[in-house]
Amino acid sequence: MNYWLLKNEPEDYSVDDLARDKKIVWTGVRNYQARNFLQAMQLNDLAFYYHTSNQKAIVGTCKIIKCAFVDPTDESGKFSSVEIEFIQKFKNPISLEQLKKHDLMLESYLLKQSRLSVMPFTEDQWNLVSELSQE
DNA sequence: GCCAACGTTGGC
DNA sequence: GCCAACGTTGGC
Repeated sequence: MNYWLLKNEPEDYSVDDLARDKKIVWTGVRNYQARNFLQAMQLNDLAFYYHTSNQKAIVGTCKIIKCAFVDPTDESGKFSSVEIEFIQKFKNPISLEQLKKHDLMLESYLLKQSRLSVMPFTEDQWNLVSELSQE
């Protein structure tokens, strides 16, 4: 079991859109580091859903229901997609500001490499955020 | 709107 | 293969 975080702009496709659609093919990643992470995802891995832009918060969870395949929107065939399924939307999103208060998160890709749109989470980081979401 | 941090591209 | 110039992303 691996843990991940997927970023998107809520104006583009929000966690509410995912809750409505239930499933979506995650397309449009055009960064090799992010692609490599997509390719490392395994069936039933869990991922947080993060909103950039105005909100900047972890807003819910989803899971990987189809492993990496060629991104159907990529004509070059170099990049990958996975398919994800909605699990839950947090009642209380965990803001970036809130995450920064935790040393564990200061070491995360989310804070260290803010431009990355697909990134792994350690189990400790996953558990911390999960706990915060229940407060 | 600005800027830091990366990525990418193209000239050499 | 290096690096300058440019483009993109995301936080502030």
